[in-house]
Amino acid sequence: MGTHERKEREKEQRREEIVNAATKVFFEKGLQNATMDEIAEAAELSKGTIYLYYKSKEDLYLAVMNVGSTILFDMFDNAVAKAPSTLERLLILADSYKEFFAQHRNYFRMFHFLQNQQLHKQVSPEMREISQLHQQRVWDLAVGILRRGVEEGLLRRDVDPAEMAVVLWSATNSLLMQIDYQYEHWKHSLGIDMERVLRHSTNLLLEAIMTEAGRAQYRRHVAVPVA
Amino acid sequence: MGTHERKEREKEQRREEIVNAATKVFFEKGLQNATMDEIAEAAELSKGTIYLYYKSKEDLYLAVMNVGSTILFDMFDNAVAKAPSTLERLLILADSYKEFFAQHRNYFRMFHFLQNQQLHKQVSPEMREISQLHQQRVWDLAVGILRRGVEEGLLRRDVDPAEMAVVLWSATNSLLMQIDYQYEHWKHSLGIDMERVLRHSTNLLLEAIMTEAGRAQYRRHVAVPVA
Amino acid sequence: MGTHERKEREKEQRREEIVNAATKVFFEKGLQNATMDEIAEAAELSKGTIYLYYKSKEDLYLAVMNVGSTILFDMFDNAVAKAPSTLERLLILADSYKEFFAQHRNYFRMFHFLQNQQLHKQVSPEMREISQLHQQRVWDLAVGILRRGVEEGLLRRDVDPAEMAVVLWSATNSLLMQIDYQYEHWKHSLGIDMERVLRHSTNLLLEAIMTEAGRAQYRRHVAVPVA
Amino acid sequence: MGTHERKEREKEQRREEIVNAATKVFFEKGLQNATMDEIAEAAELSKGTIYLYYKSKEDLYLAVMNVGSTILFDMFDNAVAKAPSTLERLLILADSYKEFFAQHRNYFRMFHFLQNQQLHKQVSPEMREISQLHQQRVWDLAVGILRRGVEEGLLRRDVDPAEMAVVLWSATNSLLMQIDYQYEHWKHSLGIDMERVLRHSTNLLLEAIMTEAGRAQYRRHVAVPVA
DNA sequence: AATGAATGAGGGTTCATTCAT
DNA sequence: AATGAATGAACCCTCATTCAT
Repeated sequence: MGTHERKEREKEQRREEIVNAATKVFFEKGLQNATMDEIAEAAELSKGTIYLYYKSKEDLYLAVMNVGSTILFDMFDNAVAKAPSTLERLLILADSYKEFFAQHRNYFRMFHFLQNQQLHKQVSPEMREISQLHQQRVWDLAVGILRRGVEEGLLRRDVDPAEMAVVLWSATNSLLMQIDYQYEHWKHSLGIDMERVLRHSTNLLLEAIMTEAGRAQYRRHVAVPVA
Repeated sequence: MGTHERKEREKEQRREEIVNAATKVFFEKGLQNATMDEIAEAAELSKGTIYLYYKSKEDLYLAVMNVGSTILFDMFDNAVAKAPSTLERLLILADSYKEFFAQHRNYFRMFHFLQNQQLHKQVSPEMREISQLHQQRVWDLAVGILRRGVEEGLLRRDVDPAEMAVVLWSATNSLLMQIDYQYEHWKHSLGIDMERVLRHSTNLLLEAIMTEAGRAQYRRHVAVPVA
Repeated sequence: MGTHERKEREKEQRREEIVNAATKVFFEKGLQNATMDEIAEAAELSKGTIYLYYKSKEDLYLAVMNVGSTILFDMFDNAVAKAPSTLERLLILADSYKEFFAQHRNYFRMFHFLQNQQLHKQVSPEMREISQLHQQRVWDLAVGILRRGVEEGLLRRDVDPAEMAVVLWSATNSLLMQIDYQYEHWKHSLGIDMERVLRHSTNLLLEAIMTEAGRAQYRRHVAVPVA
Repeated sequence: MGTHERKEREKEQRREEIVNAATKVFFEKGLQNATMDEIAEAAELSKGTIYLYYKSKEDLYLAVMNVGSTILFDMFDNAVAKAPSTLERLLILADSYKEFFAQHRNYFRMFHFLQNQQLHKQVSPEMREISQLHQQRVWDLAVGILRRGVEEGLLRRDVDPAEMAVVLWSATNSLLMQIDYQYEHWKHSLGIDMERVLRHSTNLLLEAIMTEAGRAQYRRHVAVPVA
């Protein structure tokens, strides 16, 4: 019946409202300092109702993160769709990640906050599953492009596309994290401009995984030499 | 007289006992989940006594981290002392970090846990100072070697040694963190051996920052091709 | 519906139960020495529940005091209602305060304990407000009668009714406090019967603020000469 | 021997140093918030040593109060010595108390703080004794003057001098306490100038206990009419 | 006499989660 | 479905006092 469907729709909508409220609170306070009371109040629902839709605070946290993952995926997807060549797709992917960092800093932080926490005990298996699917999707997109780059002879045959993805993502991530919360430290204590470092790091790694042909095409795109 | 000295020694020893007890508890539970009660019990002292030696839980946490920093520095220092050439010193430094990761995983985790936390509010200024000195010492050692590498023509003149250090450390760190808490995930979901990725990443980056001369010398040392 | 009203009633009842439990504990131990554990136990509720109804220990303390204020107001109000003339209302007011002291010694103590404490830091603004209203109500009643006395020519035109109230209340209070906690001291060390002193003090002050007409009427009521 | 005497002197001096340090700390923090650690540090002695000279924190508090009592007595004594007549001695006594309030507010507060506390459990019997002697001395002085006033026909025969003292002291005290911590409240909420009230209260009571002869003499001294 | 290290009981407040309605 | 009252365990830090040296 339509009744059933309407119910389902309303239920889904309610889930979204809760996530939106939680997003606001988690962004402001962080996982530890946010309280279910605050979230319930922000959602204009009772605390009990929140638990009807999400099994725990940590589940809710992951739900918020999944929104972030979706945003990131969409940014990637849109960007890639626009780029005419594999090389450009590759480059625009890297840019998109920096863009995501710039535009959605709070989601970026959530991703990495969770990495260093051993608090995954309260997460329900279902939510963990969903969360991993979201991440997988992003991952597949990136690896796909790299694989294509190898096939087209832009990237080295002797390096596995997935490994390349890990290396690139990993280095970029790490530097973005530093930029996020210790930009001033690097700047003032050591005189290092981390944004410059990030550009260099990306260049170094890209060139390192490229073939001669790839590098040639690459340099036609970017006029910026390594230093 | 000796009386005073003995007292001092005993006091220092007591501080150590407390740090040891705290180390055990923090390793098991993490900063948040460790309680001062547990630490006091592990130290076989009253809770009040702990506060006689350390001003807060966070101070105590930093004290534990300083032990880790010292271990890392000593490993670096010993390693570097053994290496006959700048290139070897550079290589052995990277190896030492991996060794530190392998041997002292818990300290490694503490370092990165603290990065994503802005909970340093209860830290006493003295302890913060000491802690920074420990970190600085390690950093200076690494940058010193890179600088030497540039001077000797092994490393590119156009890249700042401190920046090189950031890039290398950052990429390595990021991968080690993945290895630490998601090794199995990469292995089984994606078939990626992260330790291999780490080796490749290191190689890629090292070669990327080297001069031709450096690379030549480097390849004589490592027989392992990039893939 | 009735459901909502019943809930409200139960909630109000619960608040009362808590105040009653708190009253018992605060009377026995005082603000400092009473613990929320004791209060919770006395109320047969969990500590968390107490905080659901009162925001802090100090709020709860004020809630108890407000009961005291209400009792005092009601005593005043009843007494005044019975008295046929302004003079009698004035006299019965003074008697009522002594009666309050005799019957509700513990509340009396609370009032004066709070005066010497500047510990109102944890008090919620709402509770502070309510508390002040309670006190104001009592005050207005007393000043109203004195004002009436002036208007009727019983009390001196040259003394402000509010000031009279302060003087009378202040002197009475001070002596009652002495009676409360040092009656025996005055009795045995100095042979002074403080209750007699209080009667004299009241007489002296009343006569001092009266007009001739007032004094004449007054003496017709009290047969007790000053000594 | 001189040795013994010197020791005694040193001991007494040490006691004084400790009281001075405690005075400073108690004035700043109050009884509850002052800690023995602070006092020991202020005295430049170890905490253990403090306990060698005073049995408890509360004993020390009383020791500080005794200094206050002595100051008050000396002020009274000096003032009385200067006054040529009994009436003037009586008036100057009242002024001296206000002066004490003005100059030594902290001691004044201590006196009244202790009244409302049931914390006398830790006070040693000896200290309690000493403390009472100090208060007694002040009291005897005041009552002596009043008695003299009765003998000289200034004050009413039908009122006991000790009772008069209680009434006067009690009323004054009570108003001073209000001035101390609620001056602004009376001023702004009710438009009452408590210092004016205090003057009036004193006048009213003095006149009330005087004979005709006394009042005549009194009015020659003060030109200030009751309102 | 003097020290100061050690104690250990305490205490107000928070909050994720549950469950009767 | 929705509520929101109730729970109760948890937790860091304090401090007067003692006592071995």
